[in-house]
Amino acid sequence: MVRARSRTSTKTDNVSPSRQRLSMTAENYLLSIYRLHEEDAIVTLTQLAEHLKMLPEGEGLGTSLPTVGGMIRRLEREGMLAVDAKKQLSLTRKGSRHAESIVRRHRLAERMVVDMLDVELHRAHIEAHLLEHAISPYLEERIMKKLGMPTLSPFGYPIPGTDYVEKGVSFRLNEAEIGQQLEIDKIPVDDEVLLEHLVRNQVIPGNEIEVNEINTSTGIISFRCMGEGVVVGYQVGQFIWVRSPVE
Amino acid sequence: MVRARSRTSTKTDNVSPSRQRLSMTAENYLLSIYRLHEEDAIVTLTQLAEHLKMLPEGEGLGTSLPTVGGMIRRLEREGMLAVDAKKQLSLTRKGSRHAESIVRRHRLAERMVVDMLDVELHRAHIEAHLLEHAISPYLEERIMKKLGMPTLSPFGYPIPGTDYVEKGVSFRLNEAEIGQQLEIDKIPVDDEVLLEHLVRNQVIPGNEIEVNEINTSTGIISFRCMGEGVVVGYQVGQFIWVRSPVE
DNA sequence: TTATAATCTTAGATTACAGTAACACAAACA
DNA sequence: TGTTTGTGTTACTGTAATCTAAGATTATAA
Repeated sequence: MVRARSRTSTKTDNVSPSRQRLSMTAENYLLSIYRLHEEDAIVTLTQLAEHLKMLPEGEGLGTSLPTVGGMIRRLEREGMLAVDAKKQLSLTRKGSRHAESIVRRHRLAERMVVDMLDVELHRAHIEAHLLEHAISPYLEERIMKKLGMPTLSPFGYPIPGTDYVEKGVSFRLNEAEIGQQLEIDKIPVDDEVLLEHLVRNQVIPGNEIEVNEINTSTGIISFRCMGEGVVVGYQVGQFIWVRSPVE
Repeated sequence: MVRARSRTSTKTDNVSPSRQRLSMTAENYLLSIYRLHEEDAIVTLTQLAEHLKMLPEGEGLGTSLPTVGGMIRRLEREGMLAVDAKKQLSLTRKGSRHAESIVRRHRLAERMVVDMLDVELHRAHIEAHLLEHAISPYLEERIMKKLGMPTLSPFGYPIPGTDYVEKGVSFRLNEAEIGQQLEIDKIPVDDEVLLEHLVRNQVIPGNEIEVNEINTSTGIISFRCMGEGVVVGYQVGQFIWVRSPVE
Protein backbone atom coordinates (compact mmCIF):
# COMPACT_ATOMS: atom_id res chain seq x y z
CA MET A 1 0.00 0.00 0.00
CA VAL A 2 -1.77 0.78 0.94
CA ARG A 3 -0.56 2.54 0.23
CA ALA A 4 -3.35 1.30 -0.10
CA ARG A 5 -1.62 1.57 -0.69
CA SER A 6 -0.80 -0.07 2.60
CA ARG A 7 -2.22 2.09 1.50
CA THR A 8 0.02 1.87 -0.87
CA SER A 9 3.55 2.91 -0.39
CA THR A 10 4.22 6.57 -0.82
CA LYS A 11 7.97 6.15 -0.77
CA THR A 12 9.25 9.65 -1.19
CA ASP A 13 8.54 9.74 -4.90
CA ASN A 14 8.89 13.50 -4.86
CA VAL A 15 9.35 13.56 -8.57
CA SER A 16 6.01 14.91 -9.74
CA PRO A 17 5.15 17.68 -7.31
CA SER A 18 1.55 17.97 -8.48
CA ARG A 19 -0.36 14.69 -8.32
CA GLN A 20 1.34 13.41 -5.22
CA ARG A 21 -0.09 10.29 -3.70
CA LEU A 22 -0.45 10.36 0.04
CA SER A 23 -0.59 7.41 2.35
CA MET A 24 -3.89 6.61 3.99
CA THR A 25 -2.40 7.69 7.27
CA ALA A 26 -1.26 11.02 5.90
CA GLU A 27 -4.70 11.58 4.41
CA ASN A 28 -6.28 10.95 7.79
CA TYR A 29 -3.98 13.45 9.44
CA LEU A 30 -4.84 16.13 6.90
CA LEU A 31 -8.53 15.31 7.29
CA SER A 32 -8.30 15.80 11.04
CA ILE A 33 -6.35 19.03 10.76
CA TYR A 34 -8.85 20.38 8.23
CA ARG A 35 -11.79 19.54 10.45
CA LEU A 36 -10.14 21.10 13.49
CA HIS A 37 -9.52 24.27 11.51
CA GLU A 38 -13.12 24.15 10.36
CA GLU A 39 -14.28 24.40 13.96
CA ASP A 40 -11.78 27.19 14.65
CA ALA A 41 -9.74 25.06 17.02
CA ILE A 42 -6.10 25.73 17.67
CA VAL A 43 -4.26 22.77 16.23
CA THR A 44 -1.37 21.45 18.26
CA LEU A 45 0.20 18.03 18.56
CA THR A 46 -1.89 17.04 21.55
CA GLN A 47 -5.12 18.40 20.04
CA LEU A 48 -4.45 16.46 16.90
CA ALA A 49 -3.61 13.28 18.76
CA GLU A 50 -6.90 13.59 20.66
CA HIS A 51 -8.87 14.18 17.49
CA LEU A 52 -7.26 11.26 15.69
CA LYS A 53 -8.45 8.96 18.47
CA MET A 54 -12.00 9.67 17.44
CA LEU A 55 -11.53 8.55 13.89
CA PRO A 56 -13.42 5.35 13.25
CA GLU A 57 -11.45 2.29 12.25
CA GLY A 58 -8.50 3.87 13.93
CA GLU A 59 -9.68 2.39 17.20
CA GLY A 60 -7.16 4.42 19.05
CA LEU A 61 -4.25 3.47 16.84
CA GLY A 62 -1.64 5.89 15.70
CA THR A 63 -2.30 8.46 18.32
CA SER A 64 0.65 8.44 20.68
CA LEU A 65 2.43 11.76 20.78
CA PRO A 66 5.70 10.54 19.26
CA THR A 67 3.76 8.90 16.43
CA VAL A 68 1.83 12.06 15.70
CA GLY A 69 5.00 14.09 16.02
CA GLY A 70 6.74 11.86 13.52
CA MET A 71 3.95 12.19 11.00
CA ILE A 72 3.85 15.95 11.42
CA ARG A 73 7.56 16.07 10.66
CA ARG A 74 6.98 14.01 7.53
CA LEU A 75 4.11 16.22 6.39
CA GLU A 76 6.19 19.30 7.11
CA ARG A 77 9.04 17.89 5.05
CA GLU A 78 6.59 17.30 2.19
CA GLY A 79 5.45 20.90 2.40
CA MET A 80 1.93 20.10 3.54
CA LEU A 81 1.96 22.05 6.75
CA ALA A 82 3.93 24.52 8.81
CA VAL A 83 4.65 24.66 12.54
CA ASP A 84 4.98 28.14 14.01
CA ALA A 85 6.96 29.30 17.03
CA LYS A 86 4.03 28.49 19.32
CA LYS A 87 3.95 24.92 17.96
CA GLN A 88 0.66 25.56 16.24
CA LEU A 89 0.02 23.72 13.03
CA SER A 90 -1.33 25.26 9.88
CA LEU A 91 -1.80 23.86 6.41
CA THR A 92 0.16 25.29 3.52
CA ARG A 93 -1.58 25.97 0.22
CA LYS A 94 -0.49 22.54 -0.94
CA GLY A 95 -1.66 20.92 2.28
CA SER A 96 -5.02 22.66 1.99
CA ARG A 97 -5.50 21.36 -1.52
CA HIS A 98 -4.88 17.81 -0.37
CA ALA A 99 -7.01 18.24 2.74
CA GLU A 100 -9.91 19.62 0.73
CA SER A 101 -9.61 16.70 -1.63
CA ILE A 102 -9.86 14.13 1.12
CA VAL A 103 -12.67 15.97 2.93
CA ARG A 104 -14.55 16.28 -0.35
CA ARG A 105 -14.19 12.56 -1.01
CA HIS A 106 -15.27 11.78 2.53
CA ARG A 107 -18.45 13.86 2.41
CA LEU A 108 -19.25 12.75 -1.10
CA ALA A 109 -18.89 9.15 0.05
CA GLU A 110 -21.28 9.89 2.93
CA ARG A 111 -23.82 11.20 0.44
CA MET A 112 -23.31 8.23 -1.85
CA VAL A 113 -23.77 5.52 0.74
CA VAL A 114 -26.85 7.24 2.15
CA ASP A 115 -28.51 8.30 -1.10
CA MET A 116 -27.58 5.35 -3.29
CA LEU A 117 -26.82 2.39 -1.06
CA ASP A 118 -29.42 2.84 1.68
CA VAL A 119 -26.78 2.89 4.39
CA GLU A 120 -28.28 3.94 7.72
CA LEU A 121 -27.37 7.53 8.46
CA HIS A 122 -25.55 6.75 11.67
CA ARG A 123 -23.19 4.39 9.81
CA ALA A 124 -22.49 6.73 6.92
CA HIS A 125 -19.51 8.42 8.54
CA ILE A 126 -17.81 5.13 9.33
CA GLU A 127 -18.32 3.66 5.89
CA ALA A 128 -17.25 6.90 4.22
CA HIS A 129 -14.09 6.93 6.27
CA LEU A 130 -13.13 3.62 4.75
CA LEU A 131 -14.14 4.57 1.23
CA GLU A 132 -12.67 8.06 1.05
CA HIS A 133 -9.13 6.78 0.44
CA ALA A 134 -10.26 4.54 -2.39
CA ILE A 135 -11.92 7.17 -4.55
CA SER A 136 -9.91 8.17 -7.61
CA PRO A 137 -10.36 11.59 -9.25
CA TYR A 138 -12.23 9.84 -12.04
CA LEU A 139 -14.61 8.09 -9.65
CA GLU A 140 -15.07 11.26 -7.65
CA GLU A 141 -16.26 13.01 -10.78
CA ARG A 142 -18.63 10.13 -11.60
CA ILE A 143 -20.18 10.13 -8.13
CA MET A 144 -20.45 13.91 -8.12
CA LYS A 145 -22.33 13.84 -11.41
CA LYS A 146 -24.54 10.93 -10.42
CA LEU A 147 -25.57 12.63 -7.19
CA GLY A 148 -26.35 15.88 -9.00
CA MET A 149 -23.49 17.99 -7.62
CA PRO A 150 -24.36 17.91 -3.93
CA THR A 151 -23.01 20.73 -1.77
CA LEU A 152 -23.66 19.30 1.71
CA SER A 153 -22.93 16.05 3.50
CA PRO A 154 -25.89 14.24 5.09
CA PHE A 155 -24.76 15.70 8.41
CA GLY A 156 -24.87 19.28 7.15
CA TYR A 157 -21.20 19.91 6.42
CA PRO A 158 -20.21 21.67 3.19
CA ILE A 159 -18.45 19.65 0.53
CA PRO A 160 -15.25 21.58 -0.29
CA GLY A 161 -14.97 22.76 -3.87
CA THR A 162 -18.70 23.10 -4.38
CA ASP A 163 -20.61 26.37 -4.40
CA TYR A 164 -22.39 25.99 -1.10
CA VAL A 165 -23.76 29.20 0.41
CA GLU A 166 -24.93 29.15 4.01
CA LYS A 167 -28.65 29.48 4.52
CA GLY A 168 -28.32 32.11 7.22
CA VAL A 169 -26.11 32.44 10.27
CA SER A 170 -25.74 29.32 12.34
CA PHE A 171 -24.81 29.08 15.99
CA ARG A 172 -24.40 26.42 18.64
CA LEU A 173 -27.53 24.93 20.21
CA ASN A 174 -26.32 25.69 23.72
CA GLU A 175 -26.33 29.39 22.80
CA ALA A 176 -29.98 29.32 21.79
CA GLU A 177 -32.81 30.90 23.76
CA ILE A 178 -35.79 29.18 25.30
CA GLY A 179 -38.80 28.98 23.06
CA GLN A 180 -36.85 29.56 19.86
CA GLN A 181 -37.97 27.77 16.75
CA LEU A 182 -34.80 26.58 15.02
CA GLU A 183 -33.61 24.51 12.12
CA ILE A 184 -30.82 21.95 12.53
CA ASP A 185 -27.77 22.98 10.53
CA LYS A 186 -25.02 20.47 11.36
CA ILE A 187 -24.73 17.54 13.74
CA PRO A 188 -21.52 15.95 15.08
CA VAL A 189 -20.39 12.74 13.43
CA ASP A 190 -17.58 11.31 15.53
CA ASP A 191 -19.43 9.62 18.35
CA GLU A 192 -21.41 6.81 16.80
CA VAL A 193 -23.63 6.26 19.82
CA LEU A 194 -24.56 9.93 19.99
CA LEU A 195 -25.12 9.98 16.25
CA GLU A 196 -27.48 7.04 16.48
CA HIS A 197 -29.38 8.81 19.26
CA LEU A 198 -29.74 11.95 17.17
CA VAL A 199 -30.74 10.09 14.04
CA ARG A 200 -33.29 7.98 15.90
CA ASN A 201 -34.87 11.19 17.18
CA GLN A 202 -34.71 12.77 13.73
CA VAL A 203 -32.34 15.46 14.90
CA ILE A 204 -30.89 15.82 11.43
CA PRO A 205 -30.08 18.79 9.21
CA GLY A 206 -33.15 20.50 7.81
CA ASN A 207 -35.53 19.40 10.56
CA GLU A 208 -37.00 21.95 12.94
CA ILE A 209 -36.85 22.01 16.71
CA GLU A 210 -38.34 24.11 19.47
CA VAL A 211 -36.08 24.76 22.45
CA ASN A 212 -37.64 23.94 25.81
CA GLU A 213 -34.83 24.11 28.34
CA ILE A 214 -31.17 24.97 28.46
CA ASN A 215 -29.91 24.36 31.96
CA THR A 216 -26.25 24.74 32.78
CA SER A 217 -26.83 23.50 36.33
CA THR A 218 -28.44 20.21 35.45
CA GLY A 219 -26.33 20.18 32.27
CA ILE A 220 -29.31 19.47 30.10
CA ILE A 221 -30.76 20.81 26.87
CA SER A 222 -34.26 19.64 25.94
CA PHE A 223 -36.28 20.41 22.87
CA ARG A 224 -39.04 19.11 20.66
CA CYS A 225 -38.18 17.64 17.30
CA MET A 226 -40.79 16.25 14.89
CA GLY A 227 -43.32 16.08 17.68
CA GLU A 228 -41.12 14.20 20.11
CA GLY A 229 -39.16 15.43 23.11
CA VAL A 230 -35.38 15.05 22.95
CA VAL A 231 -32.76 15.60 25.63
CA VAL A 232 -29.03 16.01 25.19
CA GLY A 233 -26.20 17.12 27.43
CA TYR A 234 -25.08 20.73 27.48
CA GLN A 235 -21.66 19.73 26.12
CA VAL A 236 -23.29 17.95 23.22
CA GLY A 237 -25.26 21.11 22.48
CA GLN A 238 -21.98 22.81 21.61
CA PHE A 239 -21.62 20.58 18.62
CA ILE A 240 -25.14 20.82 17.27
CA TRP A 241 -25.38 23.84 14.99
CA VAL A 242 -28.72 25.51 14.42
CA ARG A 243 -30.12 28.56 12.63
CA SER A 244 -33.35 30.48 12.31
CA PRO A 245 -35.50 28.81 9.72
CA VAL A 246 -36.14 30.79 6.55
CA GLU A 247 -39.89 31.16 6.36
CA MET B 1 -0.83 2.12 5.24
CA VAL B 2 -2.92 3.06 2.01
CA ARG B 3 -2.71 2.31 4.21
CA ALA B 4 -4.26 1.60 4.04
CA ARG B 5 -4.14 1.02 5.70
CA SER B 6 -2.14 0.95 5.38
CA ARG B 7 -4.17 -0.11 4.69
CA THR B 8 -4.02 0.05 8.19
CA SER B 9 -1.61 -1.89 10.24
CA THR B 10 -2.45 -5.52 10.72
CA LYS B 11 0.18 -5.98 13.41
CA THR B 12 -0.05 -9.62 14.30
CA ASP B 13 -3.22 -9.18 16.29
CA ASN B 14 -3.76 -12.91 16.15
CA VAL B 15 -6.14 -12.73 19.05
CA SER B 16 -9.48 -13.21 17.37
CA PRO B 17 -8.94 -16.02 14.88
CA SER B 18 -12.23 -15.44 13.08
CA ARG B 19 -12.65 -11.86 11.89
CA GLN B 20 -9.02 -11.30 11.05
CA ARG B 21 -8.22 -8.09 9.26
CA LEU B 22 -5.76 -8.45 6.47
CA SER B 23 -3.54 -5.76 5.09
CA MET B 24 -4.33 -4.44 1.66
CA THR B 25 -1.21 -6.10 0.38
CA ALA B 26 -2.17 -9.46 1.82
CA GLU B 27 -5.62 -9.13 0.29
CA ASN B 28 -4.07 -8.47 -3.09
CA TYR B 29 -1.92 -11.56 -2.81
CA LEU B 30 -4.90 -13.74 -1.96
CA LEU B 31 -6.86 -12.17 -4.79
CA SER B 32 -4.09 -13.03 -7.24
CA ILE B 33 -3.72 -16.57 -5.97
CA TYR B 34 -7.47 -17.10 -6.18
CA ARG B 35 -7.60 -15.84 -9.73
CA LEU B 36 -4.66 -17.97 -10.78
CA HIS B 37 -6.36 -21.02 -9.29
CA GLU B 38 -9.53 -20.02 -11.08
CA GLU B 39 -7.75 -20.32 -14.40
CA ASP B 40 -6.21 -23.62 -13.36
CA ALA B 41 -2.71 -22.21 -13.31
CA ILE B 42 0.02 -23.75 -11.19
CA VAL B 43 0.83 -21.14 -8.59
CA THR B 44 4.48 -20.69 -7.78
CA LEU B 45 6.46 -17.74 -6.50
CA THR B 46 7.47 -16.57 -9.95
CA GLN B 47 3.98 -17.05 -11.37
CA LEU B 48 2.55 -15.03 -8.54
CA ALA B 49 5.14 -12.29 -8.89
CA GLU B 50 4.28 -12.05 -12.59
CA HIS B 51 0.57 -11.91 -11.90
CA LEU B 52 0.94 -9.25 -9.23
CA LYS B 53 2.68 -7.02 -11.75
CA MET B 54 -0.54 -6.85 -13.71
CA LEU B 55 -2.58 -5.53 -10.83
CA PRO B 56 -3.59 -1.96 -11.45
CA GLU B 57 -2.36 0.72 -9.09
CA GLY B 58 0.46 -1.59 -8.23
CA GLU B 59 2.33 -0.33 -11.25
CA GLY B 60 4.89 -3.04 -10.86
CA LEU B 61 5.40 -2.50 -7.15
CA GLY B 62 5.81 -5.27 -4.66
CA THR B 63 6.76 -7.86 -7.18
CA SER B 64 10.39 -8.70 -6.62
CA LEU B 65 10.91 -12.34 -5.76
CA PRO B 66 12.19 -11.78 -2.23
CA THR B 67 9.27 -9.48 -1.52
CA VAL B 68 6.76 -12.02 -2.74
CA GLY B 69 8.62 -14.75 -0.89
CA GLY B 70 8.42 -12.76 2.30
CA MET B 71 4.70 -12.22 1.98
CA ILE B 72 4.15 -15.90 1.23
CA ARG B 73 5.98 -16.77 4.41
CA ARG B 74 3.78 -14.36 6.35
CA LEU B 75 0.59 -15.76 4.83
CA GLU B 76 1.82 -19.27 5.53
CA ARG B 77 2.51 -18.36 9.13
CA GLU B 78 -1.03 -16.98 9.40
CA GLY B 79 -2.42 -20.24 8.06
CA MET B 80 -3.72 -18.77 4.83
CA LEU B 81 -1.79 -20.97 2.45
CA ALA B 82 0.46 -23.99 2.20
CA VAL B 83 3.58 -24.60 0.16
CA ASP B 84 4.12 -28.19 -0.97
CA ALA B 85 7.36 -30.03 -1.74
CA LYS B 86 7.26 -28.82 -5.35
CA LYS B 87 6.98 -25.23 -4.10
CA GLN B 88 3.45 -24.96 -5.34
CA LEU B 89 1.10 -22.74 -3.42
CA SER B 90 -2.40 -23.64 -2.38
CA LEU B 91 -4.92 -21.89 -0.20
CA THR B 92 -6.03 -23.42 3.06
CA ARG B 93 -9.70 -23.41 3.99
CA LYS B 94 -9.09 -20.21 5.92
CA GLY B 95 -7.17 -18.67 3.03
CA SER B 96 -9.97 -19.58 0.65
CA ARG B 97 -12.54 -17.91 2.83
CA HIS B 98 -10.54 -14.71 2.83
CA ALA B 99 -9.78 -14.93 -0.88
CA GLU B 100 -13.44 -15.45 -1.72
CA SER B 101 -14.32 -12.47 0.40
CA ILE B 102 -11.94 -10.17 -1.40
CA VAL B 103 -12.86 -11.50 -4.85
CA ARG B 104 -16.53 -11.06 -4.00
CA ARG B 105 -15.98 -7.48 -2.92
CA HIS B 106 -13.96 -6.82 -6.06
CA ARG B 107 -16.56 -8.13 -8.46
CA LEU B 108 -19.40 -6.55 -6.53
CA ALA B 109 -17.55 -3.25 -6.73
CA GLU B 110 -17.19 -3.72 -10.49
CA ARG B 111 -20.95 -4.19 -10.75
CA MET B 112 -21.62 -1.22 -8.52
CA VAL B 113 -19.46 1.27 -10.37
CA VAL B 114 -20.85 0.14 -13.72
CA ASP B 115 -24.52 -0.22 -12.80
CA MET B 116 -24.86 2.64 -10.36
CA LEU B 117 -22.10 5.15 -11.04
CA ASP B 118 -21.91 5.01 -14.84
CA VAL B 119 -18.23 4.13 -14.80
CA GLU B 120 -17.03 3.13 -18.24
CA LEU B 121 -16.69 -0.61 -18.46
CA HIS B 122 -12.99 -0.56 -19.26
CA ARG B 123 -12.28 1.41 -16.06
CA ALA B 124 -14.43 -0.76 -13.81
CA HIS B 125 -11.67 -3.21 -12.92
CA ILE B 126 -9.25 -0.45 -11.91
CA GLU B 127 -11.77 1.41 -9.78
CA ALA B 128 -12.97 -1.80 -8.17
CA HIS B 129 -9.43 -2.73 -7.30
CA LEU B 130 -9.18 0.43 -5.24
CA LEU B 131 -12.60 0.06 -3.66
CA GLU B 132 -12.51 -3.64 -2.80
CA HIS B 133 -10.36 -3.10 0.29
CA ALA B 134 -12.65 -0.40 1.64
CA ILE B 135 -15.87 -2.41 1.66
CA SER B 136 -17.00 -3.54 5.10
CA PRO B 137 -19.21 -6.60 5.58
CA TYR B 138 -22.09 -4.23 6.29
CA LEU B 139 -21.53 -2.24 3.12
CA GLU B 140 -21.08 -5.42 1.11
CA GLU B 141 -24.51 -6.54 2.22
CA ARG B 142 -26.03 -3.15 1.35
CA ILE B 143 -24.52 -3.14 -2.14
CA MET B 144 -25.52 -6.76 -2.70
CA LYS B 145 -29.12 -5.96 -1.82
CA LYS B 146 -29.22 -2.74 -3.81
CA LEU B 147 -27.94 -4.48 -6.92
CA GLY B 148 -30.43 -7.30 -6.56
CA MET B 149 -28.05 -10.11 -5.63
CA PRO B 150 -25.92 -10.18 -8.77
CA THR B 151 -24.09 -13.42 -9.54
CA LEU B 152 -21.70 -12.23 -12.24
CA SER B 153 -19.22 -9.39 -12.65
CA PRO B 154 -19.61 -7.13 -15.69
CA PHE B 155 -16.79 -9.12 -17.29
CA GLY B 156 -18.55 -12.45 -16.86
CA TYR B 157 -16.81 -13.80 -13.75
CA PRO B 158 -18.86 -15.42 -11.00
CA ILE B 159 -19.19 -13.59 -7.71
CA PRO B 160 -18.11 -16.09 -5.02
CA GLY B 161 -20.76 -16.97 -2.50
CA THR B 162 -23.65 -16.42 -4.87
CA ASP B 163 -25.63 -19.17 -6.54
CA TYR B 164 -24.34 -18.74 -10.05
CA VAL B 165 -24.84 -21.70 -12.36
CA GLU B 166 -23.00 -21.75 -15.65
CA LYS B 167 -25.14 -21.30 -18.70
CA GLY B 168 -23.53 -24.19 -20.55
CA VAL B 169 -19.95 -25.28 -21.07
CA SER B 170 -17.53 -22.52 -21.92
CA PHE B 171 -14.23 -22.83 -23.73
CA ARG B 172 -11.47 -20.58 -24.99
CA LEU B 173 -12.05 -18.63 -28.19
CA ASN B 174 -8.88 -19.95 -29.80
CA GLU B 175 -10.34 -23.46 -29.53
CA ALA B 176 -13.47 -22.51 -31.45
CA GLU B 177 -14.23 -23.62 -34.99
CA ILE B 178 -14.68 -21.47 -38.05
CA GLY B 179 -18.27 -20.43 -38.68
CA GLN B 180 -19.41 -21.12 -35.15
CA GLN B 181 -22.01 -18.84 -33.65
CA LEU B 182 -20.93 -18.19 -30.06
CA GLU B 183 -21.80 -16.14 -27.04
CA ILE B 184 -19.13 -14.29 -25.08
CA ASP B 185 -18.80 -15.75 -21.58
CA LYS B 186 -15.85 -13.97 -19.95
CA ILE B 187 -13.29 -11.40 -21.08
CA PRO B 188 -9.88 -10.69 -19.56
CA VAL B 189 -9.64 -7.66 -17.30
CA ASP B 190 -5.98 -7.07 -16.57
CA ASP B 191 -4.77 -5.29 -19.68
CA GLU B 192 -6.60 -1.98 -19.80
CA VAL B 193 -5.74 -1.28 -23.42
CA LEU B 194 -7.02 -4.67 -24.53
CA LEU B 195 -10.10 -4.24 -22.39
CA GLU B 196 -10.84 -0.90 -23.97
CA HIS B 197 -10.47 -2.47 -27.41
CA LEU B 198 -12.89 -5.24 -26.54
CA VAL B 199 -15.43 -2.93 -24.95
CA ARG B 200 -15.28 -0.50 -27.88
CA ASN B 201 -16.10 -3.41 -30.19
CA GLN B 202 -18.82 -4.65 -27.85
CA VAL B 203 -17.01 -7.90 -27.18
CA ILE B 204 -18.65 -8.20 -23.80
CA PRO B 205 -20.38 -11.05 -21.96
CA GLY B 206 -23.77 -11.93 -23.40
CA ASN B 207 -23.09 -10.61 -26.88
CA GLU B 208 -22.87 -13.01 -29.82
CA ILE B 209 -20.06 -13.46 -32.28
CA GLU B 210 -19.49 -15.44 -35.46
CA VAL B 211 -15.99 -16.84 -35.90
CA ASN B 212 -14.39 -16.04 -39.25
CA GLU B 213 -10.76 -17.04 -38.96
CA ILE B 214 -8.43 -18.68 -36.47
CA ASN B 215 -4.95 -18.68 -37.87
CA THR B 216 -2.03 -19.91 -35.82
CA SER B 217 0.43 -18.92 -38.54
CA THR B 218 -0.58 -15.29 -38.80
CA GLY B 219 -1.50 -15.41 -35.12
CA ILE B 220 -4.88 -13.88 -35.74
CA ILE B 221 -8.46 -14.57 -34.73
CA SER B 222 -11.16 -12.62 -36.49
CA PHE B 223 -14.89 -12.62 -35.93
CA ARG B 224 -18.00 -10.54 -36.30
CA CYS B 225 -19.58 -8.99 -33.25
CA MET B 226 -22.72 -6.86 -33.34
CA GLY B 227 -22.33 -6.40 -37.09
CA GLU B 228 -18.70 -5.28 -36.99
CA GLY B 229 -15.51 -7.19 -37.74
CA VAL B 230 -13.08 -7.61 -34.84
CA VAL B 231 -9.54 -8.97 -34.84
CA VAL B 232 -7.49 -10.13 -31.86
CA GLY B 233 -4.24 -12.02 -31.48
CA TYR B 234 -4.27 -15.76 -31.00
CA GLN B 235 -2.80 -15.40 -27.52
CA VAL B 236 -5.59 -13.05 -26.56
CA GLY B 237 -8.10 -15.63 -27.79
CA GLN B 238 -6.94 -17.89 -24.96
CA PHE B 239 -8.40 -15.52 -22.45
CA ILE B 240 -11.73 -14.87 -24.09
CA TRP B 241 -14.18 -17.52 -22.99
CA VAL B 242 -17.14 -18.39 -25.16
CA ARG B 243 -20.02 -20.87 -25.23
CA SER B 244 -22.78 -22.03 -27.51
CA PRO B 245 -25.70 -19.69 -27.14
CA VAL B 246 -28.85 -21.19 -25.62
CA GLU B 247 -31.53 -20.72 -28.24
C1' DT C 1 10.12 32.39 42.20
C1' DT C 2 9.98 27.91 42.43
C1' DA C 3 6.89 23.79 42.05
C1' DT C 4 3.65 21.51 39.31
C1' DA C 5 1.35 20.50 35.17
C1' DA C 6 1.05 20.42 30.34
C1' DT C 7 3.33 19.73 26.19
C1' DC C 8 6.69 18.18 23.16
C1' DT C 9 11.08 15.58 21.92
C1' DT C 10 14.50 11.91 22.05
C1' DA C 11 15.78 7.26 22.30
C1' DG C 12 15.08 2.65 21.29
C1' DA C 13 12.24 -1.11 19.47
C1' DT C 14 8.97 -3.55 16.38
C1' DT C 15 6.37 -4.92 12.15
C1' DA C 16 5.06 -4.70 7.36
C1' DC C 17 6.55 -3.98 3.09
C1' DA C 18 9.59 -2.73 -0.40
C1' DG C 19 14.20 -3.17 -2.80
C1' DT C 20 19.45 -5.23 -4.69
C1' DA C 21 22.94 -8.37 -4.83
C1' DA C 22 24.53 -12.67 -4.56
C1' DC C 23 24.23 -17.39 -3.97
C1' DA C 24 22.05 -22.32 -4.20
C1' DC C 25 19.68 -25.69 -6.47
C1' DA C 26 17.26 -28.11 -9.94
C1' DA C 27 15.86 -28.85 -14.67
C1' DA C 28 16.92 -28.91 -19.38
C1' DC C 29 19.72 -29.32 -23.18
C1' DA C 30 23.27 -30.20 -26.32
C1' DT D 1 28.32 -34.78 -18.48
C1' DG D 2 28.63 -30.45 -17.76
C1' DT D 3 26.84 -25.76 -18.65
C1' DT D 4 23.10 -22.70 -19.03
C1' DT D 5 18.67 -21.16 -17.56
C1' DG D 6 15.01 -20.79 -14.47
C1' DT D 7 13.54 -20.56 -9.75
C1' DG D 8 13.94 -19.72 -4.99
C1' DT D 9 16.57 -18.27 -0.80
C1' DT D 10 19.75 -15.45 2.08
C1' DA D 11 21.63 -11.32 3.51
C1' DC D 12 21.39 -6.70 3.87
C1' DT D 13 19.15 -2.13 3.40
C1' DG D 14 15.50 1.37 3.70
C1' DT D 15 10.99 3.77 4.77
C1' DA D 16 6.52 4.30 7.01
C1' DA D 17 4.07 3.80 10.92
C1' DT D 18 3.42 2.32 15.20
C1' DC D 19 4.69 1.71 20.37
C1' DT D 20 6.86 2.71 25.49
C1' DA D 21 9.77 5.05 28.49
C1' DA D 22 12.19 8.76 29.81
C1' DG D 23 13.86 13.43 29.33
C1' DA D 24 13.35 18.50 28.18
C1' DT D 25 10.81 22.60 27.80
C1' DT D 26 7.28 25.80 28.58
C1' DA D 27 3.15 27.49 31.06
C1' DT D 28 0.38 27.97 35.10
C1' DA D 29 -0.08 28.66 39.59
C1' DA D 30 0.85 28.82 44.44
